[in-house]
Amino acid sequence: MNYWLMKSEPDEFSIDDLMACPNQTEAWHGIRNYQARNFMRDMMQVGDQAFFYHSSCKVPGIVGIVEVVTRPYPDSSAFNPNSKYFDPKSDPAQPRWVSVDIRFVEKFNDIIPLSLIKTLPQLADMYLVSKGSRLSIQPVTAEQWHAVLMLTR
DNA sequence: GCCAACGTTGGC
DNA sequence: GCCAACGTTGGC
Repeated sequence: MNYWLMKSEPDEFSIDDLMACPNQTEAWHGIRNYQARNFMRDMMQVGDQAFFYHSSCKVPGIVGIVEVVTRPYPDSSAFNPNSKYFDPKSDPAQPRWVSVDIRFVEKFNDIIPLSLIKTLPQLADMYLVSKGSRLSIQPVTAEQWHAVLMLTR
């Protein structure tokens, strides 16, 4: 059982969009970074939990919790020329990119802003606040997970 | 919109 | 394998 942080631009796919999905579950498409893919492909397990993070928006921050509900499987959007995630170099016989399905667990009453996280000593080691951090899927330690949850309770 | 920090590509 | 050029991410 691992903890993660997964970024999404709310203009593209917000936690409210996830809540509105059938079974409040959706495929996590479009990971096109090898390090993020490797985390997903090699480390993610059914039952893992992740913070849902809104990026590239007015108030970036953690907005809730989701759960991984499938094993990794080939990301079909890589084979779809009409998808913005199309990758002509991904061979269907040997898929380069993977997806998992995630299910909504909880939406926090208030967003936990990145600006707040940056001020907290107990979260100073989060990958999210490390210099040059760009990964859209990041591991979170149990200590960090619980420290964040403390802010919501 | 700016730009720092990364990641990827491709010539050599 | 090096590295310059280019592309992307994402906070501000």
